[in-house]
Amino acid sequence: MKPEHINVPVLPPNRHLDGDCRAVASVLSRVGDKWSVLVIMLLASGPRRFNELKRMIGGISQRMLTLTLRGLERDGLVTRTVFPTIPPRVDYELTDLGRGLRKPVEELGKWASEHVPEIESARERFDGKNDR
Amino acid sequence: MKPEHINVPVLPPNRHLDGDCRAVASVLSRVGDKWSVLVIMLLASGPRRFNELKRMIGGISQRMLTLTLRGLERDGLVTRTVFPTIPPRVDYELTDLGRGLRKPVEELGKWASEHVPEIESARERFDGKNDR
DNA sequence: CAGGATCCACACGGATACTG
DNA sequence: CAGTATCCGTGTGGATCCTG
Repeated sequence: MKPEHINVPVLPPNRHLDGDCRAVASVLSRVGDKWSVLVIMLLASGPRRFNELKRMIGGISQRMLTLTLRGLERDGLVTRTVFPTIPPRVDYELTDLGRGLRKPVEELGKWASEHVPEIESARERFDGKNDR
Repeated sequence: MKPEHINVPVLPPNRHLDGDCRAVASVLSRVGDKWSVLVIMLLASGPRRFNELKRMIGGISQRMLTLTLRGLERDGLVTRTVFPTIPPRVDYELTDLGRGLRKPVEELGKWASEHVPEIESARERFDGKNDR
């Protein structure tokens, strides 16, 4: 019953690379999927309900939101709390582990937003040279 | 002729999220693919040749190495220098932009290697609960 | 040596319909 | 409301063969 979407690619054994590289790759493939970071950053401001997240993200299907949240929950980054009310209510919240991840992700985000222009112009130069 | 592998998912317009989130997502999907980080970290120690990288990584096909390097080159993170000798020789090297990315990636890597045990035990707990 | 070209499998992700 | 189930297209990545 393992969610389909959580398979962190297990790299083949390779003594040329130390374990750290694999750890990085593993975390990045969790965090680097299409939605996880957005969810993490949205949960940074406090617990959220399912449809609340769905509305905030806007472009996500409930299937993908479910899978993303399951993946994060499985990795211990997010908790899922069910209130047995009618209608049902489920809160998602970052764990301490998840909150710890926030900082390095934001670092990367800072770097990203500072360098998007450079990257985009690099892309245009590259594409201009290669399909014309 | 754009490489197939560089399509950063363009999220649908959404005024609930600021541009930073998208930038993060964009960079993460570049850096979060299966091989980019490993290549970046290997290039951190200096320029490398194609097959040298291939050997160091070990589990990668030349197809994927090519696509990964093209993607990084397209984004201006890596330079590709061809020496017109026989046999041919091509060096890949981080650009200043690429070297700048090294730091935040290593931050994330540090976080990763520090927390793999927690994550893995969280996974085991989760899987234990759900398929039994 | 450094790739380009092809073929193929499967994982990822979207849309829709249904449920407790 | 918060999901689950199903169907289905596409993207991602591996293997193999070929070339300047």
